[in-house]
Amino acid sequence: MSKLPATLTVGELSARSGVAASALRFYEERRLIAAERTTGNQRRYPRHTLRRVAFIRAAQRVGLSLEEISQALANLPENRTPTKADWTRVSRAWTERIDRQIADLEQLKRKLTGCVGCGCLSLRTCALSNPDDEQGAYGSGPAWLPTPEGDRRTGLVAVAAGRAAG
Amino acid sequence: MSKLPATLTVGELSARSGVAASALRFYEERRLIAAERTTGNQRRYPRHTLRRVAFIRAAQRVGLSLEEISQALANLPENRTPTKADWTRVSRAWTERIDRQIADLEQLKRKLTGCVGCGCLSLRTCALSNPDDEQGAYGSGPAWLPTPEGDRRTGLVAVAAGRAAG
DNA sequence: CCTTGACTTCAACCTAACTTGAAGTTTTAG
DNA sequence: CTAAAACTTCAAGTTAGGTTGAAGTCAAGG
Repeated sequence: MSKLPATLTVGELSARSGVAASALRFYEERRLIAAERTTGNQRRYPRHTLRRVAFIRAAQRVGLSLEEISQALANLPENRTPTKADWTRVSRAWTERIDRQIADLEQLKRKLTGCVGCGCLSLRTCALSNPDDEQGAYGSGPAWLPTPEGDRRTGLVAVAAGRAAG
Repeated sequence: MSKLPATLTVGELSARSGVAASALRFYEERRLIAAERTTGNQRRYPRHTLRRVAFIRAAQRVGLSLEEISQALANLPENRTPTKADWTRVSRAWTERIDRQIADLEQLKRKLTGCVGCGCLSLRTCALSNPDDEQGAYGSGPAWLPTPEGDRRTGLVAVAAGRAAG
């Protein structure tokens, strides 16, 4: 007589994870999670999906895209619960990533202080207004973030604060 | 006999600032910069626009949205070159902002370490997968960044790394 | 004067990560 | 059995910060 149902409906998973049902469907579409179906075609999530969703949200907070999270999940064991070793490995990578972000911000701060000293803010000369020291010609594409972290060449990270004014 | 032309064409401004002409037009549309027009309707930017563009790019690196930059620019003197005092004031605000971002990242890191210790990653219980400790019900809207900085209530910042794979 | 390169506007597209809504189906409580 | 709540799919919209392209106009050199 298990009190825990073997599977969860979207609504239940949503309620327990704090993630909107629409987002869960979106994750499924992107193959980050999967569900069985009832005869009536409704989703039933195995319970370990809860942990998987937690992983996704945590990874997002560290700054990973869903694409990257997808790959990270692929590196974790498919069906068994991740061991402490698995988790340690992942967390080391995440910590490094966070450290890189912090380092970048601190560099930016130093530049900012420097620019106050020199009172500059002149283009090309000023370190602050120049992403890396090379200007222009990012290549094409949307370039929708001001500073490309791009490939992990230099590792300057762009920080975007969302939801301007409610 | 001034060697410096009084105004710049878009092409010139683009070349000297490293910002694409299309972006400059976009900034103009958003009223971050302005241009006079020739009789033939072509843009001619006053030279101080160079500095203004530098300011915009620098502010973006600090993580301000164009909306916020617009307000910051409104706080700066309209037509005179900003004094060192102006610049110091701005830079202090920016530094604080960067510091907040760093603090947030460090908190995230601590949580990450903590989660390794406890091996958890359980929803709601795990600090890492929960943005602030309150879950769900962000309100409506696109919510396209996982963690809302929202109004400056708590100040948790979402870091987004762009341009997944070139 | 004429060609070429630089410029103009405007609309449509791009990314990421979702949300919203319409129209219809399933489950479940009573 | 029925009504309501919960679910289904699918298309279209949202945000920010631009880019791309078409179709046409301006400016400068020869």
